[in-house]
Amino acid sequence: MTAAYADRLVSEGLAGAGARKWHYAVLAALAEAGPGSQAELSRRTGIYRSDLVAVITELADLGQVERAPDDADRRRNVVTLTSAGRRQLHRLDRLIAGVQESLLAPLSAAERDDLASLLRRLLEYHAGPDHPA
Amino acid sequence: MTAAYADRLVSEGLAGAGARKWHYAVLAALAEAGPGSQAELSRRTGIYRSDLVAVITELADLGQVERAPDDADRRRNVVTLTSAGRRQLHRLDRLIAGVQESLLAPLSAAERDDLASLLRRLLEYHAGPDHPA
DNA sequence: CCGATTTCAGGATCACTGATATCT
DNA sequence: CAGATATCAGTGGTCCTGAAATCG
Repeated sequence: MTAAYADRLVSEGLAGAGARKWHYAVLAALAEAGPGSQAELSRRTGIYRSDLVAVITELADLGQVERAPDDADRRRNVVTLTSAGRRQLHRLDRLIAGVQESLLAPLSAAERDDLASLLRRLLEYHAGPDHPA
Repeated sequence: MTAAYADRLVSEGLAGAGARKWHYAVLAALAEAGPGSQAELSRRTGIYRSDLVAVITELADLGQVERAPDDADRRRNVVTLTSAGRRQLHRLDRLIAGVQESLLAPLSAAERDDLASLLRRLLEYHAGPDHPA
């Protein structure tokens, strides 16, 4: 229930900036790990390849990313962050930080660290190679 | 991301028992707080009144709840848990407990308590009367 | 031939809006 | 009349499957 509430807060915030969760995820993944193919972005972000197509198309229409064929492997498209995409990402980063602050308001700094640490451990445990399901 | 993973585990588990999240939520709410109108169930579970109609219809078709008009307030339907519903709830409870165990596997008992406590505090803070949004 | 990539066409669940008819 | 309730219709985002076409 807490997660659902957090998700709603984030979605509302992003909607105010004309974006959605996946838009933010893609922009952030590109900024963190550099340009990549769509299959790679799918793995980084958890977005299904099927849905990623539409997301990239939307971001490209907004001028926030560029999609170009990869000369080295002609099956691939290389998706690159544009300067407009970088600006949008900075906007969304500030926005998300505000949402996070209001979500975590009742917790102290130490408690926030504890929470993040616990959640991170769960994620790493289940993302590990020994845990297919 | 942790929440999304947990959600998927739960959904897969419930699907194996022929149920969905909302089915479980409604059965659990009825068991905890007794029979109620659909509007009341909507408030308890967070399900939209619109969607609740279909969920109740499905549970009624499965014989797990009964929907009867309320004589005291003829706008309302009173939804009641049947014995079949109670049995199904017990099945799902055990199933969810198993899922929870595998999700929280890397955490000690004390850490699980910490996590639950932190999440509960966030929820209570935001569910409070001073927090409309 | 096998495997990876992109794309499209869909299904199922979920989140939410709006309208309507009924009743208090 | 205002307000609550149950219902229906419909939109859109998310999660996921399957299949086609292209390329390594």
